[in-house]
Amino acid sequence: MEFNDLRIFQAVATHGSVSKAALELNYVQSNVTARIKLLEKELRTPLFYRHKRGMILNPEGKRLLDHSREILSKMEEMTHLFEDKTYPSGVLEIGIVETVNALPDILSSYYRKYPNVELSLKTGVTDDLVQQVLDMKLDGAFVTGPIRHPLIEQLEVIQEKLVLVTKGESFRIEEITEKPLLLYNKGCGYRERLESWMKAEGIIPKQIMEFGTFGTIMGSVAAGIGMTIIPESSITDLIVKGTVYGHSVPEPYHEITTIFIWRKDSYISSTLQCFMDEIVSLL
DNA sequence: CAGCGTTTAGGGTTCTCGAT
DNA sequence: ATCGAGAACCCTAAACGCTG
Repeated sequence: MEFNDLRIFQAVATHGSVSKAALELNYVQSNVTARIKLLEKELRTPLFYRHKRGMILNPEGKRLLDHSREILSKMEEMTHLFEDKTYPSGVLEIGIVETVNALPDILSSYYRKYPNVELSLKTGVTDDLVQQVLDMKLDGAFVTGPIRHPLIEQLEVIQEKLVLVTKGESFRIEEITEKPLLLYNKGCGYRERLESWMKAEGIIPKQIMEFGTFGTIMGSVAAGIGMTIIPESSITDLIVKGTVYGHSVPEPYHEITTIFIWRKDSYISSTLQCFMDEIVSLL
């Protein structure tokens, strides 16, 4: 049984006539007869009372009509779901490094416009997120750029100033050899930037302590355990309160670019396209 | 004769499956 | 992955019977 058989059946049932159904569906009348005959054969029951001037549904036909209406309406609903590019729906899986301050604006604006989309956010470090985009486990990700990979497409989201964060108001670069550095796990863009800086200065840090979350890093810095490097905008509140202090990082290590990446050869759904449009509109 | 449904033969398209 | 042959399917045109 095919969807088309149900369409033909419904047309005959509605018109009470094979000829009128054929006219409506742009078929020749004999074809409609054949389709109905096959349907009856498949269901092993007649569906119509035949009379001189047309056809009328019998009880079995009425039961089939109820079901076919339901099936065809679901089919139509499903077709519209994919046709309607202006109202995306479904799940959008986005990766993000923890310190993207533009994210709440992007998310709230996107939620308002497309409430049917279920956004799934996964935090991580740049290297892991890039790999998950390449493995198609994520639709896209906010990471620290630039990323040089032939399969990665990228969109610059924001440039931020990196600061070295300590508990004390004063800072000497030598302190890095005296106190631990509190950093995200390997693969983090900020950490790589700091490591390049240290290498250029010829400084070997006393100790590197790895943490998984922004909260624990900042809590530990505030407790005086060590220092970290982070975009200035993500700790503005803490600096204002005097909980921690931010110290300038010299060029060319002082700026970090957050980018949105996606896999070049993957299909861009309307859901993802609208998300990227939202990012661009808020830049 | 007009209007209806049914049957049959045949053409075009699509599907399946094995070979390469 | 691609190609080709055969099978299966879908559709049409034409002829037919039935009824008012």
